[in-house]
Amino acid sequence: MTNLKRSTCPIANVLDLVGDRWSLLIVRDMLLHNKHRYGDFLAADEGITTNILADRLKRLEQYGIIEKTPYQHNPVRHDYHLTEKGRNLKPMMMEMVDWGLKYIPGAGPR
Amino acid sequence: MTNLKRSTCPIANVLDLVGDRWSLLIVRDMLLHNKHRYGDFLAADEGITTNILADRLKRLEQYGIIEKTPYQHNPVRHDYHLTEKGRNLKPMMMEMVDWGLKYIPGAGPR
DNA sequence: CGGGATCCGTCTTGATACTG
DNA sequence: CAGTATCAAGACGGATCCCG
Repeated sequence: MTNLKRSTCPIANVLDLVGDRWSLLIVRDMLLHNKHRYGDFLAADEGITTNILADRLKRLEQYGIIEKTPYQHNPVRHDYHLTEKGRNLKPMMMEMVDWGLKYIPGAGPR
Repeated sequence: MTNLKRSTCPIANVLDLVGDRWSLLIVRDMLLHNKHRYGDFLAADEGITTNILADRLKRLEQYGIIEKTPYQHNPVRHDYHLTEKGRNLKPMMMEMVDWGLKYIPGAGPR
């Protein structure tokens, strides 16, 4: 995954930020499943591994899609929350849900 | 990119099909730019390479998102078109455009 | 000549072990 | 339990080759 802008096309730009197999699943967990902690994301059905999760959280934060706030010190622990930018991914994700439910056999709630 | 279903979550399922940096750009070219031939896709701004393009066309066809029809024989040449399944990705892609235009500086038409 | 396959170096992914 | 280090396996990207 690159950080460079490939073009000025907004679709390409969006794919540069979240066009991988994991980022939007983390957003989904925060947006639809009220999950906000590292262990919550690790426990999702898809089984993301720790190195990928840590990397994606870092990237999403850099992109301004999520932000972290400490809820405990020594050792420090964070809650991860969507920013407004992140929350506004919801319409796009709901269209993904609609399309998936309609066209992918076996896709379904929970 | 894997072919396996990671879960029954429709968002994860969609990402399994088109959650990479190139597939949706090919769909975009067909859907919004009236491009239907191999060379058209190669000429897009983002500069996809031939091996990736050939692979993605194959996958999108397997997934029933596009289909190819010959427009010439000896040597055989194809037009690539979206199926109904592929065309119905439009609402999702329009949401991507809206979000990209709103939140990614420098994103813009053409 | 244009579609697309192949080869190869590099970067990314994903599993697992490890650290605080 | 959150996050890092390590390393093998695979995907990517570039160049070139092949075939009609």
